[in-house]
Amino acid sequence: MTAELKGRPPDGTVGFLHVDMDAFYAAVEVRRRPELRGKPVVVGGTGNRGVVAAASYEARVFGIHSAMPSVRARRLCPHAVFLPGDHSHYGEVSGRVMSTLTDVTPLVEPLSLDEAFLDVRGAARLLGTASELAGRIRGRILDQEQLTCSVGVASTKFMAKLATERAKPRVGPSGVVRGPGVHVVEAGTELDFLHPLPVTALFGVGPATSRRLRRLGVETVGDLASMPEASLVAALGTAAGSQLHRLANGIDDRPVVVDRMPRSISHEETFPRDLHTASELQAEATRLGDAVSRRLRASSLVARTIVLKVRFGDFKTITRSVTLPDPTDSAREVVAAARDLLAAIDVTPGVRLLGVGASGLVETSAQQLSFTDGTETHDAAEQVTDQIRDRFGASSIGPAAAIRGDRGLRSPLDPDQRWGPDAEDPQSG
DNA sequence: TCTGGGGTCCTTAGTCCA
DNA sequence: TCTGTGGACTAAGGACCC
Repeated sequence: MTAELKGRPPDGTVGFLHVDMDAFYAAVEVRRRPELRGKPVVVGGTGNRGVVAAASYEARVFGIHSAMPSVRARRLCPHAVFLPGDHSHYGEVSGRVMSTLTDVTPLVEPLSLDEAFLDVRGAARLLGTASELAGRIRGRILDQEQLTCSVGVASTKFMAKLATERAKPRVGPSGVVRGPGVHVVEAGTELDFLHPLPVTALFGVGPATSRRLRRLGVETVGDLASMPEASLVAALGTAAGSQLHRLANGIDDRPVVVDRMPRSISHEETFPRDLHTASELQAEATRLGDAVSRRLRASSLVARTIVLKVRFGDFKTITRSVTLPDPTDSAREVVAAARDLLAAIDVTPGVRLLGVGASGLVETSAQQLSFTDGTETHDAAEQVTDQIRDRFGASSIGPAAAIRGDRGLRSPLDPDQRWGPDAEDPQSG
């Protein structure tokens, strides 16, 4: 069941926390291998086509940051320790951290494996002020996991998230500088805190939006706040324009939402070399579609729409989708839809990345029963397949059509690739 | 120079239908 | 019967986040 539980919108009380683990994946790896402490550690990007998933602060001193192409990271710091990601392990650690947070309040909204919002206005009345709770949370996570985190405290979610940046360790000219760990934006000081920041600090302002804003003469959040909302809407569209206008003026009435239902589930993979033949790609589509359907069943969800994503060698990316007459979690149907979509695309220029996704999700219990399709035998077979995988691992069994002559059933395209559909415990949210 | 993987949300355009 | 309109839905792509 994924019934949503929502906190109240902000009421001006400084009662929202944003908890962010410091260099999470890298820190988890260092904890596993203490001999790495103090060294530049980079997680992800072990292949030639990868990017950095996380970098320790010692690696950041060399200019390495997440999302940087691994080739470049290796050039910047050849002696750094490059490690493949171990997503299932990070997921376990994250689960324990989240459970520590829910000991403080049930109103916890995980944003990713290493970040969460908390609404502690109720808890603060019983257990201490929000900033005292922030300090206690840091101490408890350090005790239990030997990992550090930074916490922002404010009267709204987005202000708390900005505050976290002030709490974090920094890289200075002489190396890593420890941060304060907790930063509080006191009530009434929000705009003083907010307005000097660059517009790119705001959630939703990336390279494209900041370029457009710069053309309007907007550099800081304060510049943005002084613009009429209508001008922003004209420049950026209705949703983005009015949202940014509100954020720039410190207005954010989004509550903390617990147990958000996922909107889509997908798997995609960049191949170590471009694939040019339909048969190789059909096998990959089968494998990815099978993995997506497996996750649908594991989450008790069915999907109405199947999406195929293709990135060509020149990085041009297209998506093709189909909406099914009835929502499904069947591997047979997901794979068939993906293969049909792929068959209509000319892949001879060479395909760099292939992805299969499912959207338009509804809970299985809410699915209308179909009396016409006679898929019971397939469904039973898929349930048995899931049980075998639960017991013997994700690669122990799979559709025959996913076998590519050169690689067998499992297709570890990058020998270091341990994320993605073949991982033992795909990310759940 | 080289650009992962898993997501969310928004915009635009086309189609269908009342 | 024809035309216009607006909403719902679908498809594709873009921007952004971690």
